[in-house]
Amino acid sequence: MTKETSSKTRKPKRGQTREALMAAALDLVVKKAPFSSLSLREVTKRAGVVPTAFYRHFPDMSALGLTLLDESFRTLRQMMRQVRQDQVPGENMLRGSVETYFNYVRENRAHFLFVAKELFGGTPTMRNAIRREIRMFTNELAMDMARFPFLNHFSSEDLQMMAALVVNNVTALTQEMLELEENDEFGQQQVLVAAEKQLRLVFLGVTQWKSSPVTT
Amino acid sequence: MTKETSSKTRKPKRGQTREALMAAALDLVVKKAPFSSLSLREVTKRAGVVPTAFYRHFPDMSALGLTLLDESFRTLRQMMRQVRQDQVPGENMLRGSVETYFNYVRENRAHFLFVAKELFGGTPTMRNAIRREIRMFTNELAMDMARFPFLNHFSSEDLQMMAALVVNNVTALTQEMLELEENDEFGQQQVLVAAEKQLRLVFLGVTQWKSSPVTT
DNA sequence: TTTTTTAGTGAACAGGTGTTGACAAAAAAT
DNA sequence: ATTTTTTGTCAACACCTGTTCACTAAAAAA
Repeated sequence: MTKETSSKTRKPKRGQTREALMAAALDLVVKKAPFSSLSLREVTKRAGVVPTAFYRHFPDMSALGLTLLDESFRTLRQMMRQVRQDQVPGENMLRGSVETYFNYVRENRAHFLFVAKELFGGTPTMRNAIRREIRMFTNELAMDMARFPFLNHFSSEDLQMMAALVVNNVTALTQEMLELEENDEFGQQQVLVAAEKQLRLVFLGVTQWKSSPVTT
Repeated sequence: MTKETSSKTRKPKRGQTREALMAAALDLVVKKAPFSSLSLREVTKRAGVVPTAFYRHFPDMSALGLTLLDESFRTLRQMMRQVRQDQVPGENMLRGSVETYFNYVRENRAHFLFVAKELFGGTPTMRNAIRREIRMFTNELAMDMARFPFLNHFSSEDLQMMAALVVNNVTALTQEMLELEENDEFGQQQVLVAAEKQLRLVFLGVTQWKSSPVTT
């Protein structure tokens, strides 16, 4: 054979470059800057490839961003589904859900940080994608609530409002948790306890709620 | 008359350049990108001065950012103070406060957008400054609440938790409002109504709340 | 008035940016 | 074994970035 398999290994990389790019971007978001201010060259450098290799996998940075967003939400949705079906509507249902959720946040810190930063800092396209996803969660929660006997007499608007209230708070608490150092177990525990209390208070409010007739 | 205000004006600018720079940056944040991805040259261009003029007023971009942040919170604090002293603790106190607050948000859209984007997208310095400010609001609210007869039997921790709940939601609703078009009066009205309902529900919860003995 | 301080300009730098095009090795298809 | 497709490299481009320096008009101080 005329040519030997060159030993200097100029291009032995496999199809894993795409994932390397995504991992590099996520990494930079976590420890450096919001996604919108990452440069293509920066990402490729960290991924260990030459800048032009980027175009073999994504047309531009914003495409990478959307892919990352998709990845983040796919795993999140799958967790939510599991939380919901593991649920035995018992006494400490709330505590269990809260714990499961926040454990998941801790285990997927990078993805949550990415989403949190893009929620306001990102491009309109990205912001809309995220908001749509959150709205979906709110709707699902409202439907779940409607299945409980002591809740199903509420109008769907009221249920929607209550679900939004819960989601708003969980979102805020998630952001609070993300601001803590990764190893600050005490702080994280505190957030968890606060979350449980706040949600319990909300549900107390729900039990007292009386839908008011149409107001302007 | 020595000289009339020359019309060719090579350098007749007054001390208003500093403000022009701040206004330019704020403007760019509103209609283009998060502050962290603005360039110094971009800002000076919009302000109508040459890049190097920037250094006559700020050492770098991050200093401009902090000044902008300061400005945002100064006016916000002043409004909060006014809301609190205008308050006659009556029936529709809640509604009044909510309306005043959201009107203020509408009138200071740019500043709120700036803060919202920096809350997660900004540098650590900026994020900390914002969080400190929010924590301060929460504390003040907790103290205000402590003055009400039907609330002053709660532990300060419980009050803090309740105040945090309120602040979390108002923050989330503010962000929701900021996502709407500036002229979407209907949408804004909807957010306002939702805000009022959610807060009313929270206060219902508060009236039912019983501080649980120390749990782990 | 004269002097000093403030606040603008313009040219130039070293370096980072996205994107192109031509090329070649490896992997897959034939 | 041969061809084709995929996936990497390298060189080059035109542009934008932050920052420096020397220069000067205007405003303030003397």
